[in-house]
Amino acid sequence: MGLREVKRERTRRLIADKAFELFSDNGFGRTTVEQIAAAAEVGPSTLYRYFPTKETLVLEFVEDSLADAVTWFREQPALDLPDGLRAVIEQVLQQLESNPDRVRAVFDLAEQNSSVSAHLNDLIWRFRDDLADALVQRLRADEPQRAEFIAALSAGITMNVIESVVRVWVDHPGTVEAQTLARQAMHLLTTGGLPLPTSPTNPRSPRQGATRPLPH
Amino acid sequence: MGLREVKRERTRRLIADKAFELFSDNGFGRTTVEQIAAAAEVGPSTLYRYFPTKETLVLEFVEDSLADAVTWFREQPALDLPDGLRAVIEQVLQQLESNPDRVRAVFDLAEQNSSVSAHLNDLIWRFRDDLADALVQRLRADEPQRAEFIAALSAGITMNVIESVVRVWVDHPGTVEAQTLARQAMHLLTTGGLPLPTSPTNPRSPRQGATRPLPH
DNA sequence: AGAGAATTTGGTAGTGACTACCATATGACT
DNA sequence: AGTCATATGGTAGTCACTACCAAATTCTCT
Repeated sequence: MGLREVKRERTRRLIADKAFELFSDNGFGRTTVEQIAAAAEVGPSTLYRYFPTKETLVLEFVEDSLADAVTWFREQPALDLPDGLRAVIEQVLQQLESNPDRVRAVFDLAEQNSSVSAHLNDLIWRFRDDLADALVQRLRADEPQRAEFIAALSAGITMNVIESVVRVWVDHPGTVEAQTLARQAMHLLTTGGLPLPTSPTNPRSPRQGATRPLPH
Repeated sequence: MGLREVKRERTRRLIADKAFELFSDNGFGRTTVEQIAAAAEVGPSTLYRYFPTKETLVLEFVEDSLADAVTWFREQPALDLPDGLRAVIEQVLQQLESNPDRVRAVFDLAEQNSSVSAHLNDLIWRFRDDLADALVQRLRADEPQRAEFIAALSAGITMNVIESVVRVWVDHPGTVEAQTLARQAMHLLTTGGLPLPTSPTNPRSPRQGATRPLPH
């Protein structure tokens, strides 16, 4: 790796760090790109070359965590699907837990600014799309449309577990382990412990009513 | 309802319709707000009073469809949860099917423009949040954190069914019924027909491997 | 080491979304 | 008709982001 790439990585990180600093101090909306560029001692053009939008400054870390897990999943054709999906969840959570301050900062910013929130949610959906794509290639392809449908649902549920776990995890700092929550979620999923929409043509599937106690 | 409100509704609809026209003809990015305002024969200030951002011009219809369903759900405390969630899905799909052209246009625009896509996905998550909030009030509250978690997962799965169904439905126009797809999805969910992430502490739950055929 | 190629950088001049503000016009009510 | 509340249109400005160019920096090859 030449000096060129080293410097590139350095300035990229410098810009992102300064951006987080300013966002935390003054809020996302009250920080201009010029201020960030000035703080990082680069020109605005340079900043835009690294980060195409102001939001990517905030979200790159989360995006990478998600993308890495999908990439890893694609490289594990031997693993069966349920274990693979569990591993994806664990990997993403592990990545996020490795930098809890930044994750919390991201969610704070998303709560304050609707554009950040929008791009964060967009990014999570793209993760779902990527994971679904990886899943399709692992499903029997004799009914492609059905396979796509199943892949979308399975990937969506996986995404949901991650999102719900992370939400609780950032809302209750220190009191819960993300991995523990994830395991609880998977247990609920596989044991029918969740109230799910039921098809009327499927007369007697296990159902919970409003008056039933929460499953243990 | 006085003349004032009639006019308000009329201009609001006029602006949104002209916007869709221009977006379809020239694309989202190549249409300026001033052009839309001019086409609707109002000043830009007026347009911004009705639609705070350019994206809301596109997404209001979908947003309303989702919000209406949640509102309806809140008003049905007698219905048990699985039936209620199914009804929510059916209502949203029915709303969207009532205006297929617009739905398709929305998804086209979302595919072309990343900001539209971001706001669309954001809106879907807000639906999940609202539905989860409604669900929490229907779950036993002696363990609030657990109830919130379960509500988030259930609402998330409901959201997923809707999203996956709509995706297939817009991608294969005319060949599938949205309601049929939804029923298939619910059947898959309640019969364990989907590959789901499994918890390792839950040793023998039904699982599908990569080599297992797709469930029927 | 040094010349030349490739790439990175910073600056300039825009466009267009969006805000704050004010003066005018229009429907509502007595 | 007159007064009040609200809706409208216009002006001026901020800021994210783009296109483009000239200068600086790093890489490559001899």
